[in-house]
Amino acid sequence: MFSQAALASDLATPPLLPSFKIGNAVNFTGGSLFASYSGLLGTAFSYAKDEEIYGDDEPAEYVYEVMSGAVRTCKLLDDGRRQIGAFHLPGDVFGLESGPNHRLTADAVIDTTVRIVRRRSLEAAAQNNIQVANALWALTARDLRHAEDHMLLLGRKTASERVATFLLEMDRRLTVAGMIELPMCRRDIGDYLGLTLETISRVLSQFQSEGMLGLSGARHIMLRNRQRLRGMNI
Amino acid sequence: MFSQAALASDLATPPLLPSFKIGNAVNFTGGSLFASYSGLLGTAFSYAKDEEIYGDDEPAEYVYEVMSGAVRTCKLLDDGRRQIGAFHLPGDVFGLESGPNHRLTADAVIDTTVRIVRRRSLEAAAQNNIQVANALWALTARDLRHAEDHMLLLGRKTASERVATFLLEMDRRLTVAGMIELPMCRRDIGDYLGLTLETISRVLSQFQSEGMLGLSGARHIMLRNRQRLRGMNI
DNA sequence: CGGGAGATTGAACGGACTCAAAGTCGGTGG
DNA sequence: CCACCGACTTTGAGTCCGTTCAATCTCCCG
Repeated sequence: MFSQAALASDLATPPLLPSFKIGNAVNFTGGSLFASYSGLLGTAFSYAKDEEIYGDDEPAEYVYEVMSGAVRTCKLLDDGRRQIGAFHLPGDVFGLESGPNHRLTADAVIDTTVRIVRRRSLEAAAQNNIQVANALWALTARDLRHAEDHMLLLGRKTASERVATFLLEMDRRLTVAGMIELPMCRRDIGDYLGLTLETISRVLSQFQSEGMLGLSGARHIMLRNRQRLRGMNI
Repeated sequence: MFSQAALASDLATPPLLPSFKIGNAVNFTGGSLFASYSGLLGTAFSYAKDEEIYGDDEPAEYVYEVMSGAVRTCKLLDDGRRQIGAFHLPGDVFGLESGPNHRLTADAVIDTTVRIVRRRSLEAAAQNNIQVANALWALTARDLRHAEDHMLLLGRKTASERVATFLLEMDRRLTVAGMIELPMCRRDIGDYLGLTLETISRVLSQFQSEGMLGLSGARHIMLRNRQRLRGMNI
């Protein structure tokens, strides 16, 4: 990561992001997925809001675990259309590939700190320890399950159903004190759900007017009727 | 598979499929993915058109390789909406899970023969041979890559782009003598692409009128302008 | 041949999009 | 501490792509 990020900002002058401090590397020794699976410790690393962590088709040299913040992994069409495949929140591992290259772009939704481990180190550990190998497989299988659920959403659910599913997912994954604090904007939600930002806004307003949720600011949501949301979630 | 299928048809009387001969088990010794990875031989097994191979949430006891025919794996909503996640064609492995249960329903698109291997056997082989473990991981990773591409299609592509992508995928996977011979009907294609069967038919007719392909019968397609299709594929 | 499932085509509808304007909020600097 | 700025959000109006509903057609298979 160090070498790649440095290379990118020093030589290649990334077109989208003018110049960012490439954080802040610190050895980190807390208990993580990585550590518990493989005995490996990661190095902490920080990215500013909207900074790219890795690009589509780049060699997959590192595996990442979100410590704080949020990451989106997405595919882009050259006319600007974007599909976000997943949001990665604190505790989530992302960027793990079985093949040589990344298949999606990853970037920080807000200021984010990750812990990185060399993919080679993980694979070396897997050679000697079948449990590590199983853990890597399980991580990929988990992503696949999410993708399968998301294909159903994108292919067959209505706008209201998509937003209901999204709210319940976020409720499960990042509720603190009964409140969802969204790290992402309406456009991100739209690109995740295959809708426009205006549609997201309209559906949330409708849900609020029907008493299904409370909005305080655009990013703070309190669910008031999970049962009805689950009914729309199908 | 034997016990489950027998159980299903003898005791539980599956509601959708009145009564099918549960084929025709034969030891098969040809070279397969299974054999080359693990030294295991599979048992051949046949399913009639539209017969269910396994159901959503069932224990994942077997792994399957298509020998002939075609299989669809899909998710269903209780009001009948369906999203097909993938078509599995001769040579493809499907039904491999890392967790305990299947996450999709699998059924035969047309009369189909598969080779099955106990999942326990594969996992036992993986315990002793890291290459088998890697092969299992690679199979799941391959499915994930397909799902990621398909999310982009379902979330962000137009009807014409979806059909173009589908045609190029089928061209790559099942063209014989320059001709695509589709095993699936228009409804299956629609449920794969997140569209209606009418839209599929309209787009194919439009492509034909523009000279991009030739149709002989609904199931035989000859691509006449792959370059333009690739342009729509993005 | 004839029956019937599957495919095509047409017409009208509607849900989500596009374009546009106004409103809100959080962050920054005076 | 408050005012302001700009990014983000909300809301409205009109449009359009894909759906729905319906009728006809094709072709595969007996």
